[in-house]
Amino acid sequence: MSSYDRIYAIVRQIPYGQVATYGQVAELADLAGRARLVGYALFRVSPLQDDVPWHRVINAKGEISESPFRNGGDYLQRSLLESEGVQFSPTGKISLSHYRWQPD
DNA sequence: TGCTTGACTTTAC
DNA sequence: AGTAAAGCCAAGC
Repeated sequence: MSSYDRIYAIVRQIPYGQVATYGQVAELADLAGRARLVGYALFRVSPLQDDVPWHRVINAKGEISESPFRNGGDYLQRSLLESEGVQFSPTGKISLSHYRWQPD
């Protein structure tokens, strides 16, 4: 049981049509302050964990952080979110105050 | 074994 | 408002 497994568990709990920031996921996964690990963990393992909705995890700015080395799917993440009904601002930002996942 | 890099966050100017 | 620096942990070389 590594810390990463907790991250996947949290991400898997993000409901449809909602998003969460790296920092939030980190905190829920008992990894407060280690937001970087969340992003890194997803980058390393998400392709292997097809049951993890990694596209619902974004940065604190409400923007999508994509890596130039991602599988060519540059705007894939955005497309997936739009498919779930998430509205993007003209600048490509998401209204966190409205779509942010707020667990009880 | 040790340094560099990276899907980040927060505070400060 | 945009930019800068520090804190964090793991993987790659």
